Amino acid sequence: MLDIKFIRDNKDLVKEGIKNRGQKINIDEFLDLDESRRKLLTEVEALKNQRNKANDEISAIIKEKKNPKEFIDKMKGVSQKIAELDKKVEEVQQKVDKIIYIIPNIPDKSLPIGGAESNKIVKSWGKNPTFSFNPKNHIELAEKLKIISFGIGAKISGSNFILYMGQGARLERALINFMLDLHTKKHGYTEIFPPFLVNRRSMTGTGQLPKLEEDMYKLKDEDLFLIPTAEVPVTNIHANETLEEDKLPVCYTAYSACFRREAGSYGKETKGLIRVHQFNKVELVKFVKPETSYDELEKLLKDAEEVLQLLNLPYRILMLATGDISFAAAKCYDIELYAPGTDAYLEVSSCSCFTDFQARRANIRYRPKNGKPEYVHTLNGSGVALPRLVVSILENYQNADGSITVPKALVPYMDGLEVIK
RNA sequence: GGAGAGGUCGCCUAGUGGCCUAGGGCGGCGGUUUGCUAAACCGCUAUAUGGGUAAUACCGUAUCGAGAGUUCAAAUCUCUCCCUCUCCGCCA
Repeated sequence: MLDIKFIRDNKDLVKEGIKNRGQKINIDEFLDLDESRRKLLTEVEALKNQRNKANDEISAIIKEKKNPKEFIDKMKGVSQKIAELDKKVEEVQQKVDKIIYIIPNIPDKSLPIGGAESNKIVKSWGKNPTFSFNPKNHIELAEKLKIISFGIGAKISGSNFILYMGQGARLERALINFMLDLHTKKHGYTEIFPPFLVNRRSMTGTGQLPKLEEDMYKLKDEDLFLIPTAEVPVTNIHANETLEEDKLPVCYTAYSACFRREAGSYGKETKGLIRVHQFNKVELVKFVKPETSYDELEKLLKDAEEVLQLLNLPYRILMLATGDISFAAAKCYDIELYAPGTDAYLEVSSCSCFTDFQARRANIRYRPKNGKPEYVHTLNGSGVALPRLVVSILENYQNADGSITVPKALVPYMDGLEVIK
């Protein structure tokens, strides 16, 4: 969330940010609420001061073994008034909170203004493959090779659940290990294996709640949610902590399964591996000093890109426009892999800088040398998401006979297997 | 799941209704002393928030795991919840 004082002092900037996102939130009304909150606070705090002083006097009277009845009777009324005002403050505070938790982050100045159509392609890498035959899509390829079953997934769980088997399951495991090794050994991230169920507080800390509750799987008997991304547990590792300055940046990479209800998104895009309820992902998360956050975003993007470069898959990078970035992000790059069988670019990674937006919610700070604690900046990005990566591998590395050449970098992770057939 | 013990300032700990404005120790920071180090001594030591200021200063308020209650007054009493530890049960 944004700092309420910042909103007060930068009203126009906040309004502009919301407008550029194509959203509508009445900031003036919000600030009026805030003003009445502060007025009430001043009032009730003056009364509390009076009460505290009276307490000292009552203590003194008791010590002198006199009867403080007169004072006590007087304070009864004051305490009652305090209780009433406290209640009012609480009510206003709740209204303020309700709004401040849904005010989005302010998009960085570098972003193109507009909706998804304004996203800017900032880089293309690799060459789209050419085939001497008609390339098949991943569904056809996977079913024929019996490495992924869409039908069995649907039978045991429901539509848009998938099951990997044989070399498909092996490929999935190989990719996870390959990516984790790259990020830990070469890029210096610390590996995390987080819980896949988290509490409401954690979901709120990273910004999924309260806005997106209907997109989450939620347990019926306990206030726990299945994580939609490892970002949630991993970012919350340091919730309510003050980190030492010389420990920054803190960089974590985590494998997790991710669970998304994807309510309301049906149709063409949901076929096959493109949009599923449960998928695997290797995530990158950073906690950094504020002045370094945009440089760190570029580095994080490079770390994710290297996965695709080592696998030799063609991709492009989009800088998302103000209307297309997520609620908590100030800046975001999407990496899209080309899939020749589907003939589409598929998003496999979103690398975002959240500035202090998540840190303020989750209360993650650091102590600058000789200074007061400040909020860190948080970043994260997929490094990368598996299903669409698999789509791209199958479709880019397919042969005329329907077999799949294993990308060189993966061969050691596949026990030396060079072709899936 | 059951029984017990706990959760107080960065860490350890004192505190069973008003002398708590949370005391002491450790650590940390600054100073005195000193050829240098150490020791000793002195001082400081959190966070949030409201007011105030050019900015400091300053003045309030809140915070003893979280929330609710009792009371003029709660770290302290009552209730609910969370977490940690020990033991028992169950179990991959």
